[in-house]
Amino acid sequence: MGRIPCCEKDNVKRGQWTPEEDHKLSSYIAQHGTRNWRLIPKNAGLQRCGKSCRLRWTNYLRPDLKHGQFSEAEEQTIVTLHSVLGNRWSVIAAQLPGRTDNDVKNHWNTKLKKRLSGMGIDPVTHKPFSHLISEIATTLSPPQVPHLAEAALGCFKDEMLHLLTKKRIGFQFHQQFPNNAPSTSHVKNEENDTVEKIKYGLSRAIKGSDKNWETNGGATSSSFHDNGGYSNYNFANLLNDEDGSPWNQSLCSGSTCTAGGELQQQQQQQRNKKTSNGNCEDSGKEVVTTRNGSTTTMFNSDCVLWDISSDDLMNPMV
DNA sequence: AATGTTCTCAACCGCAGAGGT
DNA sequence: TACCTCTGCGGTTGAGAACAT
Repeated sequence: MGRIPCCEKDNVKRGQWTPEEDHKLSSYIAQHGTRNWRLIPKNAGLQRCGKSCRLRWTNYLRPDLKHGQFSEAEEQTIVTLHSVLGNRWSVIAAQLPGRTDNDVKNHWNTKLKKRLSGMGIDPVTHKPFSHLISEIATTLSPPQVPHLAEAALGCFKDEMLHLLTKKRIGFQFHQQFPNNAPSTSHVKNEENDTVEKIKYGLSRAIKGSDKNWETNGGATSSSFHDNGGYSNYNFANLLNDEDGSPWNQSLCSGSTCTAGGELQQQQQQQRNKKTSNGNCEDSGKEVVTTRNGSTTTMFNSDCVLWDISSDDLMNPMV
C-alpha cells in the first residue's frame, strides 16, 4: 500500500500553463489564499494537480517574484552561500528576495557551475582541482601516487575535455617536453592525445602536492571578487608548481580565508609583470595577445598545456 | 537556408518531514 | 503510537530557443 497520489493523474492536464490557466489560478488565490492546494485546482476550475498549481504559483505567478537576469551581486551571494551550504537551494533563495529555489538551482546548474569548472574550481567543494588532487595525494602512500593522475582523470576529464575541445584550443609545444611527457607528433586521435596531456598536467600538479598549500590560512573557499577574483585565476596556474597554490595565496577571500584584496592585487601584478619582449619573467610562461586583443598565457617547456585567455575565464565555454 | 547540437528553464517526480487525528 | 495528508525540497526531464556548422 503506497500513499495515494496527490491527484487522479488521468484527469489532469500536464505541461506548459496557458495564460488562461494562470489567470484562473491567480484570481482564485487572490481571493482565497493558498490554503489546501489539493482543493485549489478543483475550486478554481483547473484541470491540474494541486502540486502543479503550487509549483506554478511559487515559481512563477507570485507577485513578489523577480524575473530576468541574475545580477553580479546575486551570483556572488549564490556562490558564497553554496560554498557553505551546498545544494540547500531554498535556504540560498531565501537570501535573494524575489528569487525561488528553482531559479537559483537552474542558474547554478546552467551557468555558475560551469563557470567555476571552467576556472579549474570544483563546484562541489569550491576548491581548485589541483588542491583536491594534492589532498588526495597526501592520503595515499607513495606507491599509489603514480596512479593518482589516472584516478583524478576520471573525475575531471570531462570538464577539461569540454573546456579544451569546445574552445578548439590548439596545443602549442614551443619546446621539448621532458622525458615522460606525451608525444605530440601524431594527432590522429585528438581526444586521446588530449587525455594524455591532461594526465600529464595532473601528474605535474601532483608533483607539487608536497608543497605546503596551507600557507595562507588553511582551507579554501570561493567567491567572486570585485576586482576580478575568479576571473584572474589562470587555469594554467594549476600546473605552476613554482609558487604554490595561487588560490590559497591570492584568490581566497571567502569565509575561511584571510587573504586580503591588496595582497591579491599585488600578486596579480607580479604575475602580470612583463619583460620588454612581452614575455613573463616567470620561466616557462609567455604572454601573447590573442584573437580579440586580450592576453593569453601560454606555457611552454614542461608546462605547455593550456591556452586560456582571461576572457575565456570570464565567459567560459558555455 | 537547413540541419544538428547545445542551452535554458518551466515543470515534473519522488522523498522526507511536519502536523493533524 | 501509528497512520494519513499536506507541504516543501532537491534532482531530473524535456520542449523550445539559441547557436554552430
